[in-house]
Amino acid sequence: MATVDSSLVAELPMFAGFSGEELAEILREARSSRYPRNSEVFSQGDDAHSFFLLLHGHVRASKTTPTGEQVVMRYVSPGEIFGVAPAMGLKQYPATATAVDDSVALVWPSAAWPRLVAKFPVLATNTLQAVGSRLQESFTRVVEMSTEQVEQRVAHALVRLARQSGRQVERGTEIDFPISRQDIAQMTGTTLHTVSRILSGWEQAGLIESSRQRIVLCEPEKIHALAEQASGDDD
Amino acid sequence: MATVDSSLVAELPMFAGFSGEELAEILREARSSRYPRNSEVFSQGDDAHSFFLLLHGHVRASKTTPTGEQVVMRYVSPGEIFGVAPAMGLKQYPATATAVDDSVALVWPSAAWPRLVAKFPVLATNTLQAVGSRLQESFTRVVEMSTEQVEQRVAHALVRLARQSGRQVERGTEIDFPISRQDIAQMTGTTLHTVSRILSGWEQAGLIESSRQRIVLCEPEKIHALAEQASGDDD
DNA sequence: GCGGAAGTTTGCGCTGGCGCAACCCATCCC
DNA sequence: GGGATGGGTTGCGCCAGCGCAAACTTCCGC
Repeated sequence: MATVDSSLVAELPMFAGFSGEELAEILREARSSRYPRNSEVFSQGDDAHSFFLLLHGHVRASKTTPTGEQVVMRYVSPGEIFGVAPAMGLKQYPATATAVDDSVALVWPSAAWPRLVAKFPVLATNTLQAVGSRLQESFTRVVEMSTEQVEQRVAHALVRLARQSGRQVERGTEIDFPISRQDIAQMTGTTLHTVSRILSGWEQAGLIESSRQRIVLCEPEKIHALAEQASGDDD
Repeated sequence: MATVDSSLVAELPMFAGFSGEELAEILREARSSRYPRNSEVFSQGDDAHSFFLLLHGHVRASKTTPTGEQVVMRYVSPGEIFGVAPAMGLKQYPATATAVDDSVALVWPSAAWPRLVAKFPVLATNTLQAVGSRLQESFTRVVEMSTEQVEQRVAHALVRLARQSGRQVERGTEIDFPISRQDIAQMTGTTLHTVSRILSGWEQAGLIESSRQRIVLCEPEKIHALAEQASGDDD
């Protein structure tokens, strides 16, 4: 079934250094699967039966604490791998993956991983780089949570979302999938109330425009400035 | 040079699945180097010329923000690799590594990495697992910073340090390297003042015993209980 | 078109823990 | 032994942002 447009997939950093032939062999082991909006791809604690490559849509990875709070770890964009627990030697998924938009992903059974890596060692190297850059992102997040105030963190989150999944629209850059105040709160370690207040403020200042689960950055540079250092820089 | 006691090194998860012969070949490319207490192994932003395996001592990895604040990312224990930026495709070190104790490490030049991986692909797989588990730790930290109060985070940090580098002493479990209030503050996203207050409180309650850069956990279970859920659970 | 559910906004009071400042104590070095 | 340096402790005032509560809006299913 995975007669996927391998032309597109071939461009991904994940598959850098593979011939068309090799790529085809790898893709042959995958099937592609649809995930309607708000459906779960997998759930934290599930047996890690598969790993994924997102083709269309957006997937949110979030962790639930023992006390039931949710924390959003990242949003996956098309072209990225996710659910790579098997490659890292984990037996269960450490987070829950939810499609926030109608999504399509390539799905490999976990059992395929050792086989593929044995045959194509560079796959491990590429995955290592992907995981490495995710580690850097996570470190950045720890640093932000340790040293920045809430407003600054929210600014950082929006800048990142816009860069990763921004779409140019009439009035600026729109975040290309439905995202609630609650989601942003769970990305920045605050409450939806505080996020709402902050966004209201920015909207009044003309920095953004927002409605239900939708945010447009009208003045990306100003948001960026807010992210870079809290006080002192507004004109 | 590195006629290191390969018997010891051979036990490490990093080198799982290697024959003595192969291991020797890998070790032959490394030299071992001493780092006296408080010396820097490498500095954030430095050209990533080498990667390391810690043999003795303890190394602190920390990041400095543009505004000059420091955040401690992790403490490296003997047997762990660190400074693996080259393997993740980074040109510069993303953090500063400081020996907090007199330390000894194996040092490979970055140039050796592609060569070694080409010859021993399983090296990439093992590194992927090491980096993967570090990613999990980092995620855990983000979750903690998002959902827990300071006291709980400090408790978590101590529990982790004790597990990772605890040494049994007369009165309990001692953290096996010099660590200041400031360090703990930079691990948990708070100030040394608040850490000092918390530790004072615990000391009065008999949970710990501490002095200059030294902490002994006398009642590990109680600290653990504090870490797991803030209010309601003490016997 | 009419509920109802889900997301958002806003007001208000309270508090965890930060910032500042002063002081104490141990270690090290001359 | 005396000064200096680098931790550590503690008191006090303040405020960012949380928690709670209530109202509003948009969307959706029936």
